[in-house]
Amino acid sequence: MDYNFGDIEKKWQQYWKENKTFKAENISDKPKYYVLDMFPYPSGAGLHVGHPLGYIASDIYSRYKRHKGFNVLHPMGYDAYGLPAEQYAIQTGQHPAITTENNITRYRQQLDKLGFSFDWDREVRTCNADYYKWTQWTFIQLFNHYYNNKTKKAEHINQLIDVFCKEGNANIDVACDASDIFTAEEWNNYPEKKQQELLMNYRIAFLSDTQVNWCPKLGTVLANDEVNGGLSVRGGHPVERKSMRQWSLRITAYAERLLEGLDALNWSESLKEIQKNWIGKSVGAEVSFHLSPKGADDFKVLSSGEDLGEVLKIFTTRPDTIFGVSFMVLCPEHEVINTITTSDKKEEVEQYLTWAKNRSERERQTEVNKITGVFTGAYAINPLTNEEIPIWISDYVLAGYGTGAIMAVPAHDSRDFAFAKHFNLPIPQVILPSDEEAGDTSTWTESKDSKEGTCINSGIITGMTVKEGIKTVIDFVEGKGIGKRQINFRLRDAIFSRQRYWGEPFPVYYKDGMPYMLDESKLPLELPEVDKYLPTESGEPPLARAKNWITEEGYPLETNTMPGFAGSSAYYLRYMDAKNDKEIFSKEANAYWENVDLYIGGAEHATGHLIYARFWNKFLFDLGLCVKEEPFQKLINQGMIQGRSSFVYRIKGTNRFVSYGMKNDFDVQQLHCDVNIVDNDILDIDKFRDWLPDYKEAEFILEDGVYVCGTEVEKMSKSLYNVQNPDDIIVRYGADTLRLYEMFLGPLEQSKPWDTKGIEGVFRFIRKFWKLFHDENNNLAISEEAPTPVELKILHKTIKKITEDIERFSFNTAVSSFMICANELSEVKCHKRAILEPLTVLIAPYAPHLAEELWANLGHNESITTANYPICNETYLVESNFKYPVSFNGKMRYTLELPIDMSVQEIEKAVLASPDSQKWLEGKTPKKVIIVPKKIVNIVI
RNA sequence: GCCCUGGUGGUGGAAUUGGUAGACACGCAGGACUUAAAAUCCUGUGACCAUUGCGGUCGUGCGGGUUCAAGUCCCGCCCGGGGUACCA
Repeated sequence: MDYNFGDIEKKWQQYWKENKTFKAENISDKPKYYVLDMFPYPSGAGLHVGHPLGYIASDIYSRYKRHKGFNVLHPMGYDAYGLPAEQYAIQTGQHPAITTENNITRYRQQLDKLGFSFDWDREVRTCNADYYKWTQWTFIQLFNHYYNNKTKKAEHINQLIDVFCKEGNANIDVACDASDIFTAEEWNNYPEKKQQELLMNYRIAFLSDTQVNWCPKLGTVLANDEVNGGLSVRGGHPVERKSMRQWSLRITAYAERLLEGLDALNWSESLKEIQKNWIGKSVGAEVSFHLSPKGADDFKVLSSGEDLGEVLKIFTTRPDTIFGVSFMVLCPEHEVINTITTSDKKEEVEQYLTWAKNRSERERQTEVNKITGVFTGAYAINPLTNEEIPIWISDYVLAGYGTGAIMAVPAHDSRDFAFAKHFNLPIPQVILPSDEEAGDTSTWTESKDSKEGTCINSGIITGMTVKEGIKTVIDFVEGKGIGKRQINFRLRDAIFSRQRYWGEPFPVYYKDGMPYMLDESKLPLELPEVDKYLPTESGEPPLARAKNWITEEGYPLETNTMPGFAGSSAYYLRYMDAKNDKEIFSKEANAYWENVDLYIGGAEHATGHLIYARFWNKFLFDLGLCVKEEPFQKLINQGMIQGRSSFVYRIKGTNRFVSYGMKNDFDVQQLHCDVNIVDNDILDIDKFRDWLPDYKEAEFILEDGVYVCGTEVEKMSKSLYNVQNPDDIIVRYGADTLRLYEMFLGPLEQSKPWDTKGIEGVFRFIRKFWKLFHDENNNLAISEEAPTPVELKILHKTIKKITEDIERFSFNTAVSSFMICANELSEVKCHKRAILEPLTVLIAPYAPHLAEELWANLGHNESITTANYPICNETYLVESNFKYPVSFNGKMRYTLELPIDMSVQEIEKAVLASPDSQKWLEGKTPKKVIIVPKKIVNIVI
């Protein structure tokens, strides 16, 4: 073999390892550049060809930046806690630490074979105590801080306690759960337990009874981003709502900053959009509706004169539609229901509540069209019309958002409309779009969600625009003290407890039922051994099985563990100073590396990791620990590499398989077939017979002497037999070819099916490149001759193009440009050092092993990594002529080569004088001649 | 439903600011070398018409528009991919 990639790649991987070629120093005169790949979870299946796509891109960019004189931080590590290892432990009894270790070893081998330039000295693993010590430490800080809305940052809880001691909580503006007002005197007289309970309403990490997503199958609680459509994202198991005492993080305190911060980030619009929607800011008003005595035979609240429940608060984004309110709706969980329901409706309401409660979350979400509800018998008074409106209950109103109660405006809200239609409630129109006339709403088939228009039938705001109406109504209710401007977010606080074994233990113990933090000196609190990885018989999490799971003083330790995002929310900061055992990272290291300049990973983390990490970073920023408020300045989402499945067609009830082209002539069953025994859609019949015992005796009906398989693009997955793993490709073509090919497939951000069809072309190119340095007998043959202008032009044109392409992350076109360059140099038979040496540096980020080998062969003793990136000299690119495309009425007809410095007048003369033009003009005089120098000529006839 | 994306040859894709559509690669066809094959090299390859040569017509999901000029900009649709879903 002319180009022996096997030996070459092994040799240089060894060299990089021994020489720590890619070690990044924390002290440097060079400018820094931080390139990060999203934290991988080391799964048992190892890497498939889809995983390295982003790693290759980030590696190319890292190597490029090193050539450009940057001190590059390019680390790698493992998000090692996770469900699969624990599920495996439950099934087999093998400790998840062993499974994880094995998986990591396999991952590392695969990564090494790809020739990545990681600084492995900085590797972190979330399950290592020296790493999770700092996860626990951060949790303690989260517990010890609250969020001050006035200063817009996290502050130490002691500052809040000071305020409570001096003036109580009447005048504070802080992020908290609803809590009663108390005076300084009351506070000072509360017993410690009561004080701790109250403080829990303010801490950023807090314990509370919340409605959680409980997944019985996984035996744990899940965060909102881990649930989709009522099913767990991992495993697809049903999830139900349940009230449980859990740790949460008050991420909602940061909602506004998480939203605002997006603007300055260099992320794709779609990703920002996903985060914006997830945060879900709504601006509107909270308005109080008084209850009416109407219909209340034994109306408790009013008859007893109690204050409680006398008003119902609603949240609306459209206060201008308040004159169109014809009823109110409460969520089934609303606390006032018992109080207001009239005796004649009691039974009906209770029936409904029982039904709603037993309805699964999945049913509720999938049966959106099913309209259900019940009338309470009670009425409220519209504060602007003084009309009495019925109060209903329905589960289309959610307990977790706003106040759990709405004013229904059926004419202008689709859900209210459907509800009103179903229960035959009035539908008054109050907004009129500018080009319409008021209609009879009883003939409407859907609501008009008029976001613009004029208010009609609307008392004091009749005739106003929507915008004016909103402002006027808010001012009115604020003036009367029955409402206020209000902003709501869809974002929920992040539930932080998991009833699992394989996660970070909380640094928490309980005294008198109240949680306390361990002293920092006691960290890390190491994960204990357990006899089984299952919950206890009484339903407690696995850690409750651990012996002596108590503090030195004998207090019980927390038995929940932290969720996956705990360990991955600050790993990028830890890389800056991964071995520091005194602090999470040093101020100096953080001041130098600041934040991630380029982050590459999948878009599936948009509502999980990427929000949590931003929140976590902002918190550490508030504490003055890190210098940048945002963790990831630029982010690229690499597209997914899908699998391309192969199919065989078995004639039903037989063991005969019919080729793709004839399958319609038989009654066949389509079966997945391992893509690794199919080449160019042609099945290797012998391998197929050996593949599964069932197929040992298989017979085939061929077309043109071969068995052709059908194909389909699907997710790459073991169960679909379409997984391509990088190791096989590397054995066959080498890592450099794989690297180039993955880039050549298409734009980084685009999803595409994996198909090895084109890999031969890339392999040919690499060998062609190699041959530029060698003669027919594979001996090194470098000429020291001076390059010709043609050769210089090829080189500098390529330098320019490759540099432009890499700067805009267009790796696929860069590979094409290398191919063009190699083709052109082969054509002129160029073997000159002056051309090939810069070219080797240029290709080094893409095909590093090849480049190192050629670089050494060119006589260099140091790694090519230290070489400067070549710079384009434009003087070699100057042309004397330009070949003008000449168009007639916009249609290109012929080209004409003219001197580049020719004036517009001269060009026109030359073009019109050309015989080709005479032919197209057919004797007519052109109406107009458009000439864009060095671009185009267009003649309008 | 709403939001974000994308739609270009047989295939992956290129065209960066409105200026020669289809670079580069695969595949396919033909040829050279070879006893043969592999490898390598050369030629052709959007469709249709014409073919003796010159050529011509159409063509970037569909229908309109702006412009000397539109894959690119504007308006209205269709289809695929992703996100989200009673968020008031």
